[in-house]
Amino acid sequence: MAGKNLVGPEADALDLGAVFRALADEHRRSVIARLAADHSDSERGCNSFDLPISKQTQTHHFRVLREAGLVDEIDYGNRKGIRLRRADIERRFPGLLALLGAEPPGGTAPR
Amino acid sequence: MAGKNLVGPEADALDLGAVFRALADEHRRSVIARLAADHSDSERGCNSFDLPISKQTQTHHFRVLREAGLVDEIDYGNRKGIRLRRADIERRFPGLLALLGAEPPGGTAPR
DNA sequence: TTTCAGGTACGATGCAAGTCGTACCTGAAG
DNA sequence: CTTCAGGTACGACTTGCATCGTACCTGAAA
Repeated sequence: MAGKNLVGPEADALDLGAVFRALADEHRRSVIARLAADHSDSERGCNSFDLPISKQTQTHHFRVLREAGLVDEIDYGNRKGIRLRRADIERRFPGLLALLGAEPPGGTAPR
Repeated sequence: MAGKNLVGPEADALDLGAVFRALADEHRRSVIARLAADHSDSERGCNSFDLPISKQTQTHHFRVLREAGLVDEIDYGNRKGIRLRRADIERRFPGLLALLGAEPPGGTAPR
């Protein structure tokens, strides 16, 4: 019931390469951009992003985001929530999240 | 003798996805980090970075950096120079270059 | 002109990554 | 218990990408 918090890297261990690799994908970047735009930093359901990809692929992307240290994932068994690790990101890479707002809302048109 | 300036995207056309993809690679990130650390922004020889990779691969990486809009490449025929597009980058993605300094000098150990 | 070092072009290779199909698990609601 | 939707595990496929080998180009210097 409580939900298990899946493990990610410590705040000090955030790797810029992994972060850039995670944010290089349009889908993952749009997720982080939307989380960053909501300053309440509340937990959010994993299927509330309307990503135009299959469930399995979404699982993959959320895992990459967690392993890069950008989000916490909370596992409730039959559903899952994620929360932006804003404080950790801002401490280690100040200004990074603000950059995501420099993109048009819909993101760059896919090739 | 003058050197031809190879083409890259306009300042307004810088794409965050392409930039993140370019900076996801350790070698390219180390090049940009070193350029960003030198505030004189002078032109620099392409083989002054001591990258532990072949000539052909270096050609590839510098092309990626240019196509992402991060550097200008000046072709002199039998040698080449690059220059950081600091103003364009700062205008479009303020604070991005500062993030590269948040990494230890040697960068993360290569896999 | 010949030599030479820096750079490019093209192709091949190996590996990482995005995507999905099938099967299965999990907890909540009937 | 049964049903059902959200999520995962595993595997396959495809694409992208970092890397290098071979061959060639370019300009400077001997």
